[in-house]
Amino acid sequence: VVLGGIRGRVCGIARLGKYLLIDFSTGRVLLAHLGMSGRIVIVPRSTAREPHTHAVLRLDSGDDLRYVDPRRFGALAVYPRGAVRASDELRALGPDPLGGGFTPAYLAGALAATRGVAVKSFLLDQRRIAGLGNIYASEVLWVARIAPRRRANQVRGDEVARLHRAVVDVLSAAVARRGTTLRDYVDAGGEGGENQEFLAVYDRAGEPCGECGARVRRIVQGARSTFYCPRCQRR
DNA sequence: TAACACCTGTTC
DNA sequence: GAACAGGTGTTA
Repeated sequence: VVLGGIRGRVCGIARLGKYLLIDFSTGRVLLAHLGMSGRIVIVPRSTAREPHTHAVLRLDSGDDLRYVDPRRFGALAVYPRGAVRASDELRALGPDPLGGGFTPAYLAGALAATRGVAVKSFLLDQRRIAGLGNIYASEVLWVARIAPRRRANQVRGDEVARLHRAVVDVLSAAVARRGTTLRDYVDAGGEGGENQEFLAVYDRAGEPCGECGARVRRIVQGARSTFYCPRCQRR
C-alpha cells in the first residue's frame, strides 16, 4: 500500500489524544488512529502477513511496520509537518491530559460550558479532553467518586478537583502499565499491557467493588457500556 | 441527545 | 442467531 510517498528516516514519534504521530526526516508526518481493533506491529519481513493487514512500511532494519485492523475503524493519514495540527483529525481535539493545557480551571470551564450531557459522555468527547476512551471514562469516574449519569455542568468545586486528578492518574497509570489488553491491544512488539489487571469497574458487572463491596453495575449511555459502583458513586 | 452507520470477530 | 466489543462521524 502506498502511503502518500512516505519515506525517509523516522525522527520522532508522538501521541496526541488517541492519535499517533510518526515524524519523518522528509518533512511528512504519518498520523495513525487504531480505532477499536487496530494494531501497529513491527515484525521481520519474512513473517507471514496477518489477515486485515492494510498497510506496510519497509524499514531499513529488514523489518516491516504493519498496520492491521480487522474492523477498519482506525485510520491512517499523511500530512506535511506544518499542516498536522490544523488537520481535520487534530484540529478540534481538546487538551491531552498528559500534555499541556489540561488544568483544573480548564476542566471546570469545559464542564460548565455543557448543556445537560452526562459526565460520562463528556469524558468521551475528544473535543473537550483528548485521549479518554470507554474503559478509562468509567475508571476515572470511579476514582473520582462521581456517578456517571451526573450532568457535566452540575459537577462543581471539590468534585472538579477530584475529577481532574482522576483523569491524570488513570491515564498515567494505564500508560505506565503499557496499556489495557482485554482483547486486541498489543504494542509494536506484540506485547499486551498489564492495566487490565487493575481495572476497578470496567467489565466487572456483578463483582464486588474493591472499596465498599457493593456489586458493580453496568448501564448503557449513548450506546456504550458504563460500569460504576452504586454505593461509591451515588452522585 | 439519541440512533445509527461503519466493520469483523468472539462469545453466549 | 443475537449480543457484544477498546471509536467516531453523520443523521434525525
